[in-house]
Amino acid sequence: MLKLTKKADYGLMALKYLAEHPETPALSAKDLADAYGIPAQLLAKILQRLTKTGLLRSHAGMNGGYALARDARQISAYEVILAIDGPFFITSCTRGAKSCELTPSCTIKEPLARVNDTIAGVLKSISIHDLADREHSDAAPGRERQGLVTLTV
Amino acid sequence: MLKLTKKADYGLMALKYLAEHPETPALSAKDLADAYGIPAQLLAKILQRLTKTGLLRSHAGMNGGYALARDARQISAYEVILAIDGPFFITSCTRGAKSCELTPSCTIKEPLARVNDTIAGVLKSISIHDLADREHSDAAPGRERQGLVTLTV
DNA sequence: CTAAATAGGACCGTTCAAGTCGCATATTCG
DNA sequence: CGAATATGCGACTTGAACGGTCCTATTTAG
Repeated sequence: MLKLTKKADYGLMALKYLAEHPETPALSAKDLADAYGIPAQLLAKILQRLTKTGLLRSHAGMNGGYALARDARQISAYEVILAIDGPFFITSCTRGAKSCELTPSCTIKEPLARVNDTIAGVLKSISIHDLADREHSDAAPGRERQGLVTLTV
Repeated sequence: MLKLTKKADYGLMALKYLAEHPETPALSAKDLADAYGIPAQLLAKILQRLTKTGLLRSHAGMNGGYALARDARQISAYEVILAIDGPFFITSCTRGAKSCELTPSCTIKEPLARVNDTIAGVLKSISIHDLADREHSDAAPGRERQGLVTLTV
């Protein structure tokens, strides 16, 4: 079905929320979970993962919690998804594996690998800041609503 | 993980194979399955589905089998995937559903819906013919290897 | 010390992809 | 006609992965 896992969704939502509240020093997993009605324990583990991969900074103890490790503009949706779901490939037989188990057969992979790269490219070019920024979601008032990205496949 | 199902892969492979053998009036599910080492019964059901959605023409009985219902150039990867896997959406909370169960919360969906549209756009612009045609896979000899698509997100 | 956090392992239930089996129907050929 | 070859279709099994919970250990502010 070509969809993101809920965990990745949750992770993106949490980072977006953090990006929208830069004033607070740190938000706990519970705070973030409550903000979106997400199971707290589940989100906690997601946040822990994001911390291990260096996208978040954590602080234990009272008044602890999580904060973005970098500027929201410097964190791409790609990184988040990768950290949570692991590497994704659109085709079963990836370009990584020398070749398909289905011997030379799968000549389909090359064209689809390009699609894969495209998707990755799009996700890499979208930052957490873009998610938080309303300018992109709703049509921008003054300036022309231009695309975030333009790419060639 | 954002990946295609094997069924969709199989379907694409089968269509590609058919596109590469336009001389034969029809190829049976078994023929196609053997060509790629795919479980025949499984491929059969996939082909049946593609037939129901009008991408293939089928013919029962001896010397029967499947053939492309249209020119390979007129069948997009998108149609194939849609027929096999059903509509896909990158986010759990799609734009289709009025709104997230997670109430207004999921403001993430709009930007990601755009990513979703991008992917759909790429897949729509890739035809079975493109998959079969080596020109696209390996760098084209004479002409510049240009992209299949250019789009803006 | 205690309450609020993170950190992380073990575990479980449900769903879904992948594949199999069996049977009905159509069609060609000897 | 009748056998062989196909499609068409539904039911079933199995295995993995996702989503989620629980429990425990550790850190840390007040």
